[in-house]
Order: sequence, then C-alpha cells, then structure tokens
Amino acid sequence: MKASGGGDVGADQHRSVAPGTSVSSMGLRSVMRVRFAPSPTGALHIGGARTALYNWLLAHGPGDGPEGGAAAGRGSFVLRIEDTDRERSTEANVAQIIDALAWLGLDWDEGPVSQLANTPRHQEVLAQLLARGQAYHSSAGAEDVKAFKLAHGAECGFRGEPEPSGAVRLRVPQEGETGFVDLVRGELRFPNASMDDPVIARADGSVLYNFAVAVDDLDARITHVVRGDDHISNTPKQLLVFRALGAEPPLYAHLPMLLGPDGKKLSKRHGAASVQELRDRGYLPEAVNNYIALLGTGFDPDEEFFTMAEMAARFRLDRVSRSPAVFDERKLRHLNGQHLRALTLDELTERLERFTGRSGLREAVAISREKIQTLADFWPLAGFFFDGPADDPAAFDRVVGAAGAREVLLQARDALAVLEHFDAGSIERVLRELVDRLGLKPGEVFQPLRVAIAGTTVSPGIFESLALLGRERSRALIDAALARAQARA
RNA sequence: GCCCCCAUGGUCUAGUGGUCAGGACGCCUCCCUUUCACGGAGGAGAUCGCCGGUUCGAGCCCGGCUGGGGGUACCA
Repeated sequence: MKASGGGDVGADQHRSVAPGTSVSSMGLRSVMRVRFAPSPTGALHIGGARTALYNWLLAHGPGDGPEGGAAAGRGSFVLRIEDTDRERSTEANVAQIIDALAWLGLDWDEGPVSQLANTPRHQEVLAQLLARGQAYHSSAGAEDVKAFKLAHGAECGFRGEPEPSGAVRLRVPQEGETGFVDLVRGELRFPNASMDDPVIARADGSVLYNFAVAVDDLDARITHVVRGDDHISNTPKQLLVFRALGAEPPLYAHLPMLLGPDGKKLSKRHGAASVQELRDRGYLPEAVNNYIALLGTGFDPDEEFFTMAEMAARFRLDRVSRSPAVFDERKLRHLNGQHLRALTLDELTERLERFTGRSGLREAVAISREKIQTLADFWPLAGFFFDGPADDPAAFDRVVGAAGAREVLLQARDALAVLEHFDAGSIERVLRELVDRLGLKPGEVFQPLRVAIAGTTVSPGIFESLALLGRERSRALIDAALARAQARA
C-alpha cells in the first residue's frame, strides 16, 4: 500500500496561518486513537451511530501513517460516556447506547469510561489553570455578558475580572485567532477577540463539557477527534484549553448533520430515528452500517454495497461530504435486501428465528429470501406455513370466488393427489399440464391455489409452497378453501 | 445581533479547469414470469442556488448575494 490521504493531511497541518494564530500542528501518527463520546441524554440515533461508525472505521482502517496500518498496527477505539450533565444523563440511556453499539457491531477497545469518574483529574487541572492565572473565578452571568456586549459591541468577546469566587472562566487571549485544519472542511479560524471567556467550571466547582473533553482527550492520548459539526464552534474553546496546558491537541474532523425526510434536523418524531427502531423494523446491522456510511461519503464511483471490512479499508476522512444528508429509508430498504441475500441460508434463518421468536424456519426462508427486503417482511409472506392461511376475505372472494375458480381447485387437488413424489418439480409439471388441459392462463390456476393455501395473494412460489406444506396439508387447505367458497357463494 | 459552517436531478453521491455532468435509491416502460420480489434492458428527471470575476475554456478557482444550518448556557 502506498502513502495516501494521511500524508497530505500532515502536510496541510503545517500550512502557515496568520501570525498570532494557534493552529493544531500535530505531526503524522502511525496509530490512530479515536473515540466516540455520546452524552446519555437520549437514545442513540442514526446521526450518532454514523459518528460511531466513522470512528470505528478509522480505528480498523489502514491508519493515517505513511505505511498505513500494516506497519503501524490497528488503531484504538475508545468509548467515553459524557455524563457531566447530571440533570439529563441517565443509566437507562447509557445502557441503550451500549446496546445499540453492540448490535451494530461497533465494538470498542477501551471503555466505556465515565467522564464523571474522571472528576479528580479535572479538579487537579482546573486548580493548575487557576494557579497560573490562565483561568479565573467570575460571578458574571448571562445578563452580565449581555450587558458587556451592549457596552463593547456584539463582536467583542466577554472578558471578566478575577473575583474571589464564582464560576471559573478560561482566559482567552485578546490578540490573534484560534484555528485548526479540520480534516473534512479544511482550515477553520476563529478570531480570539470575538470569543467570550468560556465558563469551564460551575460555581460549585463541577467542570463543564468543553473543559472536561479537552482534558479527557489529552489524557486518553486521542489522536483524532471525529464528531458532529455542531461541535465546530466548541473546538476553539477546547483548543484554548490544550494551549493553556501547553499540550499538543488532537486532529479534528467534523461530520455534517443528518436530516429527516422533511429536510429538518433528525429527531424522535422522524420514524426510524433511533438504532433500536431500525432493528425492530427488521433491518440488518450490516445494512444499517453500509447505508449510514454512504450518507456522507462515497467509497467507489459506481458501487454501493460494502462489508465493514471493505469500508474500513476504503474510508477516508478527506472524502467525507461537507453538506448535511437526508436519511432515506427507501434506500436503506434496498440495501438491506442486498445484505439479506448475501447472507448464507443458515445465517439468515438464525436471524429470522431470533427476530420472529419462532423456530424451524429454514425451509420457508429458503423459498422466501428472494422476496423480502427486511426481516419484518418474512412473516407476512411466509407465516401461513406455520399459523395457517392469512385472513384476507377480500382477496379470497375476488380470487377463489371468481368464476371457474372452484372447478380449478377441484381439478388441482385431484391432480396433486396422484403425484408419486410431492416435490416442487413434480408439482410444477402436473399443474402446468392442468393449465394446458383446461386451456387457461397460468395465473388462473396458480392464483386460486395460492389464495387457498396462503389466504392471500402474495406468497413464495406456488410449487415450492405446496411442496413445503406437504401433500396432506395442501389437500386439507384446498378442501377448506373449497368448503369456504361453497359457504360464501 | 454576533461567530462559524454548508449549497451537483426528489434523495444519497462521483466529478477536483477541457467527452452529451457518471452511479445508486425512488419513479415510468419493457423483458423474465405464477403473485410479490429478484434479475436484465431502456426512459423521464440537473439552467451544477444566484450574480459577478479569473481563464481560450468553470460544477470545479476568487468575490459578493440569497437560501439553509450550527454555536452564542454555571447543556453536551
């Protein structure tokens, strides 16, 4: 493998920016250490799942060093729960997120670590910044900041005066700008003068997100921070923390948002927004991963079906789209069908049995797999093999009640009765002979039979279905349909 | 208000100065055919957000505008 994107990225890092600018300029690293750091304030939705996936792909990919992963070894994926928001974080949400990641197969190498558990270290670093005068206590609240802006201009960042107590604010330099080279967007700069001194700890001493993240990423020796673009404006604040500590910051990459079909930010009110919902709707984790990976980057000009290994081998941050993408469940369905059919019969059967809670599905799966796109499509199509014909009176009256249909069923029953071997091939032969003998169109014979055994107009192939039901059940079902037709006539 | 990000068919994308802007989903037609699918062959659908500029030549480079979006919390 030859040197790829990683080398270019490294070069970009050293592109000169304006004087007085603090730019993250970490050199090449051979082993990537990435992290996924969700806050447990809700279910893991597909936007978060994609962020986790991209991080996972990076850790399992060829690496960003000149020699790629072969020389550097695989990267590490750290799972950190950002639970510093004590009001909204819940254990149930943590469990839900872990469950979703596990289902997707996005396994982590370290963690889950609780950000809250790192409190002693946060306090230590906070005290250090305070002692050095890089941070200061301030009782200024939102109103004070507003008043400050009114007096100094809206584009002027808030600067407070040190006080004996109160919340802790980080001192932002008045000069220069804080910038970095975003791995997906390129160079981003923020004028220091317009940035408020951010609050990094509450008056009670508990630390806030932007401070805790920087400390944790530093301690965990994270090399690449890949997260949603709603964090872009947080990045300079975190960079300033690294700078105050005299530490080298990681590289950053911000992913575009995922939107609902209405073009609005994805939320609970959009049908299948959470990973669990997708699972319940019968989607396969490999299809979900494949689909959400595609929402944001292309792996190949004319191929879209990929396994996790293929995606990991090809994924590149500098190929990630900069614009938000709309989640389209129809395309997920299509891809799911592809992945479904790529599974071995045994594997598909196992998943279907887990999904439906039923067993002994193998033969039915074998004759249904071409006709379904999700696991949820199976039972409506093949449930009649196990629970008897579906209840669809309209279809029954229309097809079995049609002129001549009863005669056809009678003839078919008798033809089937004398078959030596009740297998699909034999059944097809004898039924096609019947079609010829009666001078009918194939559908005029097959549809009444289908409705007789399945109860509805949709089922797997009629010959295979009859064969699977077996001679006795097929005959009983046809007789029952005949009797029912008689009763309704 | 202020700081910042984004912009290729309905949707996801390819395209990185020079073939009729390529592929996929969806849609339509046809083939296969026993329903539904799968598979195969076609088709409709894009003034590459707008206006300027650079250039012999711009979807690709630059500027402005418009329209979306994010942040602006003692949330994450």
